[in-house]
Amino acid sequence: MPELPEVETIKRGLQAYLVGHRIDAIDIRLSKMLTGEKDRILGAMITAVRRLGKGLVIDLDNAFSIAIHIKMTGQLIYKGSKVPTGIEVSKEKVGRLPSSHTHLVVALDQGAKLYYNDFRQFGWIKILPTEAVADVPFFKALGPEPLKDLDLATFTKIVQRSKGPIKPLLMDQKRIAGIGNIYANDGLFRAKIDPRRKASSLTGDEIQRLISAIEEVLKKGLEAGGSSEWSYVNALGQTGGYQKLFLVYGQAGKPCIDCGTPIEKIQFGGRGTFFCPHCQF
DNA sequence: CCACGATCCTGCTAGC
DNA sequence: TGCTAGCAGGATCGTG
Repeated sequence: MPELPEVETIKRGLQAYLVGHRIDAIDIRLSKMLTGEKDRILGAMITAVRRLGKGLVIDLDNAFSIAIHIKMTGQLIYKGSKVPTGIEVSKEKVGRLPSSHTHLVVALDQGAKLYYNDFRQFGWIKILPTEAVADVPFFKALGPEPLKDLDLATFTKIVQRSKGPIKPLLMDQKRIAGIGNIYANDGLFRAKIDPRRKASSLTGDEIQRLISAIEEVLKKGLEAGGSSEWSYVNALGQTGGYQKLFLVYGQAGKPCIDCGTPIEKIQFGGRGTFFCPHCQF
């Protein structure tokens, strides 16, 4: 499930390869994925790629933008002459392009293409004026960005104001942007906090540990180029490596890396929740 | 207003 | 072996 590190990795790739390209044509293969008029962006040049939480925005030179949320299984893959030689898309995660899961193909100049794949079809793509991007409900409601504008004072306020448990709070995009199930689980483990703890019961020391732990796991995820446990690949179709570094996510029954106690998996807040029953309390 | 469940979707897997 | 039920889950919508 793409979260901040995965989407940021995609963003950096798209920024490097898409900027300067002109949009020549758009092939919509599954119409429900896209809203807005595709004609508005034909002939426009890509000027920037931004990430807002787990969302992406491709800005154009005609005051229009393409806003994208890849949700669980979306992939954005660039193919073109800018790709360094020897780099190939993952056969396992992507395969031949376009595939039966390719819902949008953007034809760029110089024969380059941008493919949108999404086998679960949960994602969305919106064509809209750049100035309207901030009013998209998902973007408008986003909380502060970790690694950017989430300082200890802000985080403390968010945690202490909350009535519910800490893990769903971390995953609530309205309160903190970009964190999903993987990095919430691993961050809570790193901070040695039980995911079921009432957020407002955390001590100042625990809040401090938690923000540091979240920053640490997000940075580790970024360094590893994201986690490809599921269908995530970067903008060139390559897998990431953080799935090899999971602390507790997906590790049910395996020994805790700190104490050896088997990692437990429970359903909590409607999500698979992994923790060490000995280290986290 | 908040908490919680259902919903969207399909590939994989556990279990009979 | 072959089928199916269940699971994975981000964000949104509806219900209590």
